[in-house]
Amino acid sequence: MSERNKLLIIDGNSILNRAFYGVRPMTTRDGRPTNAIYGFINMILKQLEALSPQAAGIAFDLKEPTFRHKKCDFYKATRKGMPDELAAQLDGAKKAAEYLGLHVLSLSGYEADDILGSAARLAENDTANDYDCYIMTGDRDTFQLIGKKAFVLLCTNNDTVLYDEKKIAETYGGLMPSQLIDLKALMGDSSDNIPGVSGIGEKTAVKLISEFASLDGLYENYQNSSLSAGIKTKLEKDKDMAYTSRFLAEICCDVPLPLSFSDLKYSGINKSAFYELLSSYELKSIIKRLGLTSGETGSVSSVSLSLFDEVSDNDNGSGENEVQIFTDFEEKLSAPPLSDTVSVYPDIEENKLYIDPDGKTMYIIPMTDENLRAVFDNNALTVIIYDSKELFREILKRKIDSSDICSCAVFDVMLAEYAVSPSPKGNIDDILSGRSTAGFDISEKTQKKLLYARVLRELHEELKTRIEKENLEKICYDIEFPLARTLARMEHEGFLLDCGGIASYGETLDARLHDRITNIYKLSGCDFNINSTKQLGEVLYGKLGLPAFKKTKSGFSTDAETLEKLRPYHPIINEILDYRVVSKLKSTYVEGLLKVVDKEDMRVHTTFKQALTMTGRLSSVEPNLQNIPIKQAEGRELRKFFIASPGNMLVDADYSQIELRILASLSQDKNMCDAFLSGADIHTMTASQVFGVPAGDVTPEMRKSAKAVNFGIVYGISDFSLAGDIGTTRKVAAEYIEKYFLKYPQIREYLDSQIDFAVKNGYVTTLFGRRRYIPELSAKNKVMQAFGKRVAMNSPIQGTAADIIKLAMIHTEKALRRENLQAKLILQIHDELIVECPQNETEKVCGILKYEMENCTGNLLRVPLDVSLSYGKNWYEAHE
DNA sequence: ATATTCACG
DNA sequence: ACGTACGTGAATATT
Repeated sequence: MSERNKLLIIDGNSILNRAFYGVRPMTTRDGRPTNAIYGFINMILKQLEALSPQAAGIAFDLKEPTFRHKKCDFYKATRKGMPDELAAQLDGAKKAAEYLGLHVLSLSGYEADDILGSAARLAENDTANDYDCYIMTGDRDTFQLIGKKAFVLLCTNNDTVLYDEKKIAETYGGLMPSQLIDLKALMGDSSDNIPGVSGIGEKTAVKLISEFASLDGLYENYQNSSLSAGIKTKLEKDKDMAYTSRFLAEICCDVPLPLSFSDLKYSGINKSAFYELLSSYELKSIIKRLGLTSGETGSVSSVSLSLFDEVSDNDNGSGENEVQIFTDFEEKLSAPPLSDTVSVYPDIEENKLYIDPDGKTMYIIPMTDENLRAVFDNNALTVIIYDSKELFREILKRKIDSSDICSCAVFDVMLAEYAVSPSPKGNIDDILSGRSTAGFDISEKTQKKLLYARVLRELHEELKTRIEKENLEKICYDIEFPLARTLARMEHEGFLLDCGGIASYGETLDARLHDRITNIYKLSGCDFNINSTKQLGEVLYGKLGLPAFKKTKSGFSTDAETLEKLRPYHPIINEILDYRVVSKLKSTYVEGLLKVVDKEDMRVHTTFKQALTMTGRLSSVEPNLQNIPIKQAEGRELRKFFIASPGNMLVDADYSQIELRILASLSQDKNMCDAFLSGADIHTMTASQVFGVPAGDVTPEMRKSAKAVNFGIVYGISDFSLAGDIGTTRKVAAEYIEKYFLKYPQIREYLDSQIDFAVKNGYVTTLFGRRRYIPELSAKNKVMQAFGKRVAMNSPIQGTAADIIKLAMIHTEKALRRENLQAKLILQIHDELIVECPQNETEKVCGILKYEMENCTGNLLRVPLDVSLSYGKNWYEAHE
């Protein structure tokens, strides 16, 4: 078996740029910056080691204009020159590349990309030498060069991903690499200032190119196609620009440069020269890593061995036996004996289950429906797993069992880790990286996964004892573990969207957006990017000379609150504020949602992050369904497109003032508890207490202020912020707070007690024992300390509310099944649950939601919980 | 990658 | 004297 020949060709400027922004600043003792060179060398060494190429080159851009600039004056016109610290490292990087053994290439009138393209073309054509070309770069422009024998190694800061034709098809909706040129012709590229067709983004562009195959195909046929009138108009208007953009986007693959496989032959590092260079930049760690010394001459043709020198310090040889054990397993792939506790690492990509049944042996079995059932539908078994929700979703997708997901007990290591120390979890490698992996060669994929299963087993033991010791049983066993099943079902179910409705709503937004843009350009007297806060600031505070009230780190603030103050000064402000509202709706919601609907069922399937927030709340991503607009009438319209499927109904259940009720209960404040027990309106009651008037005499303004105070208390109030919130002076705000605490004295005592507890113990807890550690309290910085105090006051409240609704979700789902209803829980928004059900189940579902949500805490609280219900055919109607 | 802005509870 | 509510995610521009 002979390995194929390889040519490594590197995009020098791109890699250097990545290195510069990715590596923290470093300098030599006399102050010369070296971070980019350092990162640059490390990245290249890594690829040289991984590939062992027979030929290698590196291409750099020159400063002179290229044939693209000559044809188009706006090409890369918005590009800034490189920062001085980077420019100062350019020559050093080129030298380093040379001494690394790379052939350094540049050509006047062409860009580095064109040289890469020509090298790739060479690989495709040079049948005599028959080699593969690997393009190493940090940007995606070169994807168009990918072919049967040309690949892209895309380097981001942490890792490198190989792109071939298959990967491109997966990433770009089935397109071939060469079609990416036409794609860019339509969608443009802001970083190169390639305009494309205005109003067409990636989504539409992919659709058009896959439908019409090419830009030419599109322009020949679009008039008679079924495309919307809006898109046709846009295409017609910018036809010339589309073709100009295509010209700019296409990489030239036949530069006039003598390139051949033998010319680029790689013959290793020039040791002595490289040593001198590294010394002059004081990059000792690289010298050490390569084992270079001052006296050496000649070259190293392979860097693979020496690269592991640093790691080998940790390897005291003790791990070798275990590595051998692992390699044995792959051979005996029978079904494992299922003892009472097994740890499992499911690899959904490869369709395999890695199982450790006893801490001694390990098995890899195919993830068939049968095997899944054998392991997970086994009520005698406890399964240790990391991120059980993902596996539950996979089982639901396969429709293995319609009634229940599985009968085994589950110990989810991710959730247990989160309960024990609530900082973001989700990547199993993070857990592994903290473990003793010395001696394991985890670069082998299979061994790594076997190691996961083994480590999960060990972690289970540790976590079990910590859970007991820290009283986290309720959080883990009663809340988080069972909740993972419920969340998996909710994600699987999804929320039905009226995509046509959203799209036409988007078009009305487009028209309005166009109007605003025209007016803004007219009123300011110039065209600029309104989305750029920097450019907007220059126009408002520079050109138009408006008063600047607020600063940000890097300039003057242009947020809505600031602009609001500027409204009387200039008519442009109105337009900008409206532009902001509309463009937010268009890009985040209209385009954002359409981007993620599942074309199979027209539903959006969010992913709930169950191990992320510091307080115990869930978060929702791709899409985030927890921030769909409601406060403003215009945005609220969007909720009309979140619909029940035909014959179904949406039922929406909200806790009213759950956080204040929790505060009342935890503090046992007599007055506030009485208020809730009597069923009165809490904000009116507070207003009456704070302003000293009978409840009947409370004005709407008084109630509004009282409401703000109530909210503020929950957040760990300050007079300054309260004043800002309700628009009064700091002094008046301070008086409100003072009066508030006079009327609700136990609340002050309670909040203070939480701070004391946190200072003493380093953490606070919720009603159910969930912890949040607060290291900020021991910080020297006073601002940090103040933040820590607010966290100590807020987290038990927000966290208890999170615990309660989680419990309610588990109970609600159980009740819906018990009653044999088809109703499905589909969404949670912190204090709100949404169920979709057949219309005839509506009444029963309302009853279940109200009962389970109000009673899930048993007698743990001193005040009642109150849930308000409503229902409708869409979310707008269902949320009164 | 970080900053700014703005959507939600 | 100083900076200010708690908890999130997405889009966009800039470094």
